[in-house]
Amino acid sequence: MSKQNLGDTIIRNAAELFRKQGYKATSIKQIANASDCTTAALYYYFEGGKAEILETVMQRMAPDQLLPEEKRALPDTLAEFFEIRTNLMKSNMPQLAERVRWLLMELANLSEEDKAPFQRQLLGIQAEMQKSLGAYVEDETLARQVSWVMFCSMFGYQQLVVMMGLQDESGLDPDNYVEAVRNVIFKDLLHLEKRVDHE
Amino acid sequence: MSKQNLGDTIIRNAAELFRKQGYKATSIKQIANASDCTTAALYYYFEGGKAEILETVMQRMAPDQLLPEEKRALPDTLAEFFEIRTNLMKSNMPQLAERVRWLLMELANLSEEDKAPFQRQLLGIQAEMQKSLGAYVEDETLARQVSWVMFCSMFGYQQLVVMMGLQDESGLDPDNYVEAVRNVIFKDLLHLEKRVDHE
DNA sequence: GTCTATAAGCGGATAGAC
DNA sequence: GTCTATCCGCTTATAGAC
Repeated sequence: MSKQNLGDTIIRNAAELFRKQGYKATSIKQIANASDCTTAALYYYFEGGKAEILETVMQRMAPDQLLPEEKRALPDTLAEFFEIRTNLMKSNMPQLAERVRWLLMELANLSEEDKAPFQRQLLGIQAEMQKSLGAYVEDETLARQVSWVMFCSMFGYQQLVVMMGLQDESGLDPDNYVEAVRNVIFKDLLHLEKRVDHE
Repeated sequence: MSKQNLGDTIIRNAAELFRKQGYKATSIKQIANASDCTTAALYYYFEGGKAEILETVMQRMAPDQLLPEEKRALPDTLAEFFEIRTNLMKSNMPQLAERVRWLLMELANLSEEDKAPFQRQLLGIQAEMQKSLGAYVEDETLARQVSWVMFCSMFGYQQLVVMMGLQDESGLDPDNYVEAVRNVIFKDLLHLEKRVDHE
């Protein structure tokens, strides 16, 4: 938590600047100023310059640790499951939305190869959701469809409403939206209990 | 359709470059090259330079004419309505997703005042959808919730799946996704017919 | 209207002092 | 390890010729 070494400080500051302004719009001078050093010092820690700084930041911005292990347990009813997962989302909301927005922005400039790990992580989130839903929902196709619509819908809410600033005008705060999702997507499923049939 | 005046050509080319690379990453030299003129010529048409070019492009990128007037008619059943609207979305898909992504990118750098017209347009799209749904769905709250979840979900699909390149890996093409939305969000509503009670 | 030429400055990057 | 000094290239922007 303390100052740590300069290399770490550089990455933390770069991450914030990249997130706020984008990679291209951030100069190494800005990163140096924020880190209380000169641009030359950046090159001591990151020979590859700005590009290597981005690479390092990318690794820390990865969306893989989005869901803490202890939160992946499956409660007895889908209603509880829905509660836990949406609360997790709500509590991470502004920061999560910002990170996701940044990823969406910068991914466009990456090669297919560099994109791949991020894509795999995103697909992993959906897969985990689908698998969890499968513990309650018998119909596999339905579990898949619900998980995707849920995933896209939450992603859309974050970017469209939160990041584009529609929240105030629409009065659609996270609680309202989760309520809408519960009512529209999950209404017929919430009574379902955990299945123990196979496995 | 023809060459028109240079000012128009500049804006069209700038719009394409901004959309592909972002505002900051596009130089006026690139715009000039694409428009077969020099940077000095840009300043003849846009004294304000790059910033004024952006302003002009912004006006043309506005999402207000997204839904042609003739498509706003309400068919007899919600099933038909769903069909027409989702087909419209599918047929516009790659271009629409790109424009929306650009808007999301650049909006972050705008002042609250400059953002306002875009926000109003987006809210208008949702409002129109809610109003249309209201012609079939009696419960006003439900119409509102469905329209928002639908809007966010479609937005999310565009950006998450289409723009972030998850389509191939997930096998979730637009047809699949619309099918999922139909099954998950609209399943209990599709039998509804147009109400003529009030009005 | 559109060009050439050029000013002024910022960006990324490096060499060498300490 | 970190700084000063500096290089080069590119960008925005303008003045003045045609």
